Amino acid sequence: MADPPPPPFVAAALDRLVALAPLDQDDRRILLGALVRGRQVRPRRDLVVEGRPVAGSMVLIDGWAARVRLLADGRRQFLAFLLPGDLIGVHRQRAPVASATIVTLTHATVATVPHAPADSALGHLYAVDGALAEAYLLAQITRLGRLSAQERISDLLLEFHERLVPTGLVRRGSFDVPLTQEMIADALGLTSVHVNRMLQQARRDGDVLWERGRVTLPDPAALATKLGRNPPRVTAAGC
Amino acid sequence: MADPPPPPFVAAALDRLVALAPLDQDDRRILLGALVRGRQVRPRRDLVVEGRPVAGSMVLIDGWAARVRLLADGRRQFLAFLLPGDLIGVHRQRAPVASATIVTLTHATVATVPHAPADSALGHLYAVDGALAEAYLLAQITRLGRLSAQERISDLLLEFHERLVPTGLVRRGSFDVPLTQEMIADALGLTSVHVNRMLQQARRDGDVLWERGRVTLPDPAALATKLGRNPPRVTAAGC
DNA sequence: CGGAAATTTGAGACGAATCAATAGCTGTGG
DNA sequence: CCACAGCTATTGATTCGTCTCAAATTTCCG
Repeated sequence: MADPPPPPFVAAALDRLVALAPLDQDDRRILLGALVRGRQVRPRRDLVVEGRPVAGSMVLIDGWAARVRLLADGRRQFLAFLLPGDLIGVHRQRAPVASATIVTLTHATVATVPHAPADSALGHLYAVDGALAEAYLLAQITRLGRLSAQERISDLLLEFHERLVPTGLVRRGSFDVPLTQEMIADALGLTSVHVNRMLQQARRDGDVLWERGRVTLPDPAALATKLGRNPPRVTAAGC
Repeated sequence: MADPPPPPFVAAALDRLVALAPLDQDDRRILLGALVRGRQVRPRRDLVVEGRPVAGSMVLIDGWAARVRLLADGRRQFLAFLLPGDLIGVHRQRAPVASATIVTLTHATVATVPHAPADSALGHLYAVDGALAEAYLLAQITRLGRLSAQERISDLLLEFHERLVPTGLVRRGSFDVPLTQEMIADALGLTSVHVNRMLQQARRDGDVLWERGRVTLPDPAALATKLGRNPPRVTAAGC
């Protein structure tokens, strides 16, 4: 009667996706069929290159990636981080050209996802993912424009927490963050030296623990209140 | 044979829109029919409110608006500026909720635009507008994260120039910018005092002239080269 | 013309960058 | 299993860019 349980390595991505929009059995089967055909990608590989035509849509199943922009003089800006279950290269316009490079930050698994008409359930899921991704871009702008270094770091970690919860990768406020302090710096418009100092202060304040790639937020809700942060909502229904 | 020329006050918006994607006579007529039904809006009026359901899609025909986010303690961040011909409130997901407030900065004219299927020419135009808007969000992130105050200002003015050219509102490097220095500051993560000082320096450097609401870039191409700036492209075809 | 808003100027304080050096960690090959 | 190379994290001293506060001036608008 019921479908067999999905292989464990796709669970995080699948859980995140189905939380975005309701899917019937057929759609879930289509999605799962795509997910189990993932391919491995090494760290630091470009999944999409700025200025080049976008081949098709993908989903990040495992590992982290980032949208990044490089300036002529070597400065680097991470525009957004991609976590398991995030979609890559979904576009509506014809002959789409990538507006930013997407690079894997860790060993990653990605799979191609099928094109879906806008009025289908899967199409709606893509739309919600796109709207959420945009909402996080807006959050990133606010972080960079109007938050202090201290606030930027806490806010970003809260975002990771918030986005990882639907994947099931958070255990009592703890989750893996496979980023160096330099990557955090390049996302937050800071230097790695300053990120290091601010992280130490956050630890002293009891807001954040970060040991060997694993972050713990002892009280995410309290931290969110302290920052005045509230999660983005993009539809009147769930999510 | 040919259609009558559009009323002059819609020309800027119409020109910008038709430059985004090819439209046949019927589509142009539909678009024009929407544009001539514009309504006037006073400055500082909310067109869309963050967290509230989005009614329908609109186009900004005349005047400027901005996507803005307000922090609990009064800090303000402009996320993006909306110029004549820019679309407002186009969403793909069902029951969309606004991810940011949109407020008029000047006296403005807006019109409702019809919903269009994703595979229609008008739908493609909406898609290209959406992709371009996202590309400008990415540009904003890079500005805030990795450019100096000086560079941010020049880069933003270059963006205005670039976006206004298709509207025909630029005459020999000159165009109206109905923004106060404080608004520029709230967009660029600076204070109005510092914006003032940096603008004076840009004037001394001969890069920018700004008098009584009108900006002149004596040599936009040279300034773009100096900053290493290149305009976003979102489709393999035009634009 | 008058009042409010916007711009301009100055002095000083503060946050974050820079430069530089050390220590820790990770993986690799001998 | 150890030694080494190359990142990554940490610390300190100093500089620089931008903010803050405050006041004067100019511009805009009714």
